Amino acid sequence: PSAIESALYAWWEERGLFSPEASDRQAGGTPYVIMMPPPNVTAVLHMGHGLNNTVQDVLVRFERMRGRRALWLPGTDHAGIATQNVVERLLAREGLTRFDVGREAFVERVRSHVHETGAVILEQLKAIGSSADWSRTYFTLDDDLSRAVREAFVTLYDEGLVYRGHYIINWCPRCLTALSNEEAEKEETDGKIWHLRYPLADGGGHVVVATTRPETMLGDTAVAVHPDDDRYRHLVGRELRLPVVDRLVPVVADDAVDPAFGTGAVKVTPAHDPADFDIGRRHDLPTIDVMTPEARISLAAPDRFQGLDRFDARARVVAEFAEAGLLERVEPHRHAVGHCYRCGTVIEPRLSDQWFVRMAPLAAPALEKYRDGTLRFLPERRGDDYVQWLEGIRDWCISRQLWWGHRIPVWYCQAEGCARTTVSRTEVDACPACGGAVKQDEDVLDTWFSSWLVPFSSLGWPARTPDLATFYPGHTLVSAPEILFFWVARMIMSGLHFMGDVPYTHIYLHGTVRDTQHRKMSKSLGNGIDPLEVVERYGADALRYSLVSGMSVGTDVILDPGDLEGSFAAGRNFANKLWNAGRFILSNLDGVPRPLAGSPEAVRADEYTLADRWILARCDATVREATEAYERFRLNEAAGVVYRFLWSDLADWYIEQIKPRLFGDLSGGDVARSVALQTFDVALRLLQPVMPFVTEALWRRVPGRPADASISVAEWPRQDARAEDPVALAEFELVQQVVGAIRGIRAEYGVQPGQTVRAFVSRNGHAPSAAFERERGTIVRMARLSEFSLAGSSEPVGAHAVLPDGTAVFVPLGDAIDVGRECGRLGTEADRLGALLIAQEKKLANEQFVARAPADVVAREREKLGAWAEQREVLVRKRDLLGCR
RNA sequence: GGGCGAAUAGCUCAGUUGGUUCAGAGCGCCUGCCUUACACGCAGGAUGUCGGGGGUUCGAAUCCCUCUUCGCCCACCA
Repeated sequence: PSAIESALYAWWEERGLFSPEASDRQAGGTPYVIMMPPPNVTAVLHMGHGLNNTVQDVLVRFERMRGRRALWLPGTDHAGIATQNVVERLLAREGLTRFDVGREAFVERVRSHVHETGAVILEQLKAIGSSADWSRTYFTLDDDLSRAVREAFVTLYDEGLVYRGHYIINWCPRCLTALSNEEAEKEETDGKIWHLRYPLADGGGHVVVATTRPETMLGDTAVAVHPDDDRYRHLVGRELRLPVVDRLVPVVADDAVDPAFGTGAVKVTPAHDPADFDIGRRHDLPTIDVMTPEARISLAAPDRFQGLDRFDARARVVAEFAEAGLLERVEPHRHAVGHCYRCGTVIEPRLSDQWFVRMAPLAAPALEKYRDGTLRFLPERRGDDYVQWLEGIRDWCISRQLWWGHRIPVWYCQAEGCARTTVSRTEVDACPACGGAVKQDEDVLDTWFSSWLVPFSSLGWPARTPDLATFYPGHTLVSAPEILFFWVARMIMSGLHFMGDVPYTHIYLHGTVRDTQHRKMSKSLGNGIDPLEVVERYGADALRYSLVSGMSVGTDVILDPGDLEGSFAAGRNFANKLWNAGRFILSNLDGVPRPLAGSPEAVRADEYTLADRWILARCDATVREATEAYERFRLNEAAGVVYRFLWSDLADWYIEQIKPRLFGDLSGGDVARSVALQTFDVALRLLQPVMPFVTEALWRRVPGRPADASISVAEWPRQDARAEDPVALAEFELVQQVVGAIRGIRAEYGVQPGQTVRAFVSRNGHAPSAAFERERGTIVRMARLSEFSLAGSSEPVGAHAVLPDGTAVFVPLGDAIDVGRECGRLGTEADRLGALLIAQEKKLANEQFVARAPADVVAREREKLGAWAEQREVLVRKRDLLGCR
């Protein structure tokens, strides 16, 4: 593979085969568009990319051959937090932070880093054969896409759907930025719940509150109870003296409190908990922010706590409660804790000013498009996730306290007394109200705020470009399920809002690549497989085939990092088989073969042997089955269907069948060449989407092919109703069965491969099938016979077999036969059939069955009974002949 | 806590609306073969309570219930 793959890829690119125009054979028919999930600029290819892009490539190559204008649009994502973290780590090696180098210099630094590494992953995608239209590659921070981001932001602002608010958001104390709800990954964690006593200010007892984060009590400004809770009704309105901080806080009554949980009394920390924040607002409570952005204790807390890390502060608060005798008890408590999706740090809910998108109005039409059947999920059950998320959607926090990204297009007037905020598509130099100096918002937008626009921003929006008119909306979105909410669902919302239509109708969510212990492959676990190493060793085709054949719609792909060869043997072996079958057929061609139709010298129907008719019929069935499988996204099935045709039918039987015709003095060699080449050509084309390299290399070697022809844009094989030939299928199957039976006997009795045997077939009351005579040569050759007779035999000593249609097969083995053993073998077989017969008779005697089962099923069952009876009869007679007792 | 999915050969998985000899494929394993396309191959072979239990049906790997185990998504009960 390494000798041909990169050269072929270069040739495809050179020829511009991946542009939609190259495949347009339908003169302006509906284009087929897939948006590639843009990899992060700093990413290097892993198996997840391999799977994702293989699936997309298979689909786009399939549609390309079908003659649709096929566009697979690639790009890269600036990946705000991820990329900034990478460069910050590089700076850290020099002992610097981003604050040391300053915003402008830092952004420049990121930009040049990205410039160096940005294209690496795209080059790697080429190595696995990805046929994206690289001439259209975008980057989310390009000028065009930045314009789209501003357009979207300002439009939503004008519509009242973007607003600035003072709320509790998810804060990552390591990345020092706000995160959206989706970016805070909930993880079940074994923690503790502390029961703390808060004494009443006027003495006379205490209230016990339960908390999982004791350190936040430093910022408590109330204790809340349910208004109907009799245990606490008398305390509402009274004051408690907060231990440790020695502050008076009121007891308030609020419906949000669940009397059944914990003690029924909740400490209220409006600055550090979203629920508490709401309670605080309802009761006009002060907010005391006791933490710095780094999640250390702030100056708002007592001196001895200031500067302590939150978890150290937790221990100290608990210790002080214990010392004062106010720690009632500690219990283990399992609960979900948010973690930063980029660095894994525990999220701290934090009160701050952020920008939000109001999501409910955007979610409604997106839900409608699912309910009315416009959107189709594969697997279907993923639609449930989509609905559940949209129904419970909360506003999207889109501002990030980062430097790498699209700066928020909002300017604040700095002039005394002028509080004007300007939201603008273009740069603002002076306050439009007072002419005073302005300052742009320091924050950047969530990376996903640019990603959710790419189905149209990558095509030129907001400009009305020809590309936008042609390629929006697209058709399929192929994605990992992890980014269903981050990206896929949001694109649907933005598409509906800004373009008035969904960006795609089919959402294919593939599985995850895992190791044999079902752990997700990851760098940190060290259980990854490098796709490029696989390409280098076994070829991109082997990688692709192995991935595709090992998955069905939406299921995970399990690979063994400890057994690279085993994991990819299926693909490697098949690519090799294909190559060798191709070499055989092509090297035996003897010029351009006769056509099968459409010309005076075309092969006539009466020139076909049974085997020819059989392989043509099998080929036709394969076209039908493979096409249907691709259409239904059942890629493993499509690959499997062609695999079996090529290997089991074409290579194992047909190629073996035609050898005498090609080499010997048997006639019909020209027909065999034509049929072999034709069916092989069809198989190559059916396989091109999955194995583009080896199929291209072979296809181009066919004599008479124009020098610039490529299988990538060759016509998809058409099903030909005339090739349907159930008779040939059934008859050749008998040939296969008789060969199989004789081979079985040979193996059973240890007949040496070089030694020929004689074989006789006969049938009770009927003549043996004419197929045996038609393919006599095939049977003689493939079963290695010295004699093949349709007249039966009177010789008693030999091995017997019986075919499903009742044909008896007899192989006299002379002295080699062990009569006792053969009797045993026949007896076992007869007994097996006998048992089947009894069960079958019982079944047919069952009036319920005969009455209720469909007539065709009953008829079929009756036929089976007859066939088995005949088979058994033959065996019993053979036993008699052998003198078995 | 709410929702969803999976369990089939030693491993990874097919089995498409219940009905052909339906219990399968690939890898691995066993036996014999370097048969002039391919040993990454050829021929033959072994291996299963279709997770357990119950039910529906003339008939269940397939539909229903339940249990067990595993996985995924969602969740401001402190």
